[in-house]
Amino acid sequence: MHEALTIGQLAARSGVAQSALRYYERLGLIRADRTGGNQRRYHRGELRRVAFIRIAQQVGISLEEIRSALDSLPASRTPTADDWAQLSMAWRDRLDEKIRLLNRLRDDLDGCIGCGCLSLSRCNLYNPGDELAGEGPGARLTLPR
Amino acid sequence: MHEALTIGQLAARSGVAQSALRYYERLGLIRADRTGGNQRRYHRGELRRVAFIRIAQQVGISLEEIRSALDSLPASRTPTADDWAQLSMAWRDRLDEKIRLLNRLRDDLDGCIGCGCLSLSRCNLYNPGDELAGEGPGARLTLPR
DNA sequence: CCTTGAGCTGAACCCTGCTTCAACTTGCAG
DNA sequence: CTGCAAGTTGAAGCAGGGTTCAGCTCAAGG
Repeated sequence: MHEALTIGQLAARSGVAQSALRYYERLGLIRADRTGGNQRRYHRGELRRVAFIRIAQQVGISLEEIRSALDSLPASRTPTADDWAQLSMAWRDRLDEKIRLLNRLRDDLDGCIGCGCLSLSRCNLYNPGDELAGEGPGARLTLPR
Repeated sequence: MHEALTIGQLAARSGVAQSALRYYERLGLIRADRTGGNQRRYHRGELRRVAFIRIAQQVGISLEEIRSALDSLPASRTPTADDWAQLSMAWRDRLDEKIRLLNRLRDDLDGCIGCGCLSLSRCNLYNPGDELAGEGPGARLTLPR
C-alpha cells in the first residue's frame, strides 16, 4: 500500500545501505513495524528521520547526539512540521558554529601565508585566542579537540 | 641544544599526545632522528608539520590525505615559507569548499523550515542539485558521502 | 506448488585514529 | 655512580560507524 516501505525501498529512497538502516534501528535512531513474517515495514515518515541523520552526520555530529536530538520529537504522535522546525533551529546553530570555526581557520591560514610566518612564536593558528603558554620559550598548540 | 626536541617536549608544545606522535610517525606524517640510545629527537620544523596535521584534521581531512599532501613538501631541504604557502593554498581551497557546503546546508535547512516542507518530494536537502531519481514516485536521497 | 529474490538474525570483521600496557632501556641531576 | 623520570617497542584494546556472512524464512509471480 501507500504507507509502508520495505527496507529495500527505504534503502533505495534514502541512499543508505540496508545494513546501515538496521544499524540505525539498533541504535534507536529509526523504528519499523513488523509484518506477520517479521519483516520491517517503515512509515514514510522514517524517510525524514533518515534524511536528518545523514545531514547531521555531514556536519560532523555523532549518531549518539543525533539520537538524543531525535528523541526530542514527540513519540506519541507523528511529528508536525513545527516539531521538525524546532529541531532544525537547533541544527542551524550548530551549522553557524561550524561555519564560524572554519572561517576563522581559513582567515588564520591566510594570515600565516601573508606574513610568511608559520613561525610558531606568533602565529594565530598555533595560538588561537592568543594563548601563549606561560612556561618556557615557544608556543603551544591549543587547538580545541 | 636548540635544535632537538624530545618526544615529551614536542608533545607538550604541540598539545598532541606522545602516543599520537608515534602513531603519526608510523604513518609517515612526521619523522625523527634517533640518539645513540634510540630515543627520538625532533627538528623544530616538525612542530609545523604537527600543527598542519591538527589543523587539517579539524577540517575533516583524513590522515592519509594529510600524509600525501605533506609528501609534496621537499624532502631534501627544509621546507621554506613558500613551500608551506603552497600547501596552505591547497588547504584554503578545501576550507572554502567546506564553508560553501555548510552554508548551502544551512540555507537549505532554513528554506525547509520556511516552507514547512521536509516533504521529500520537493526539498532541496533531499535533492541537492535537483536530482530527482527517475523511477517511481518520490525522491531519493543523493547526499554525497 | 515451486522457485527466486528479498528479508531476518547474530556474530564476526573492517577501518580510522588513537590509547594502554608490560617489559625494558636511556640519560641526566645530584 | 646511582636513582628515577622519561623514552622504547609490539601487541592489544577501544570507540565509532558500519559491512559481510552463514544459515534460514518470507512472499509473490508463473
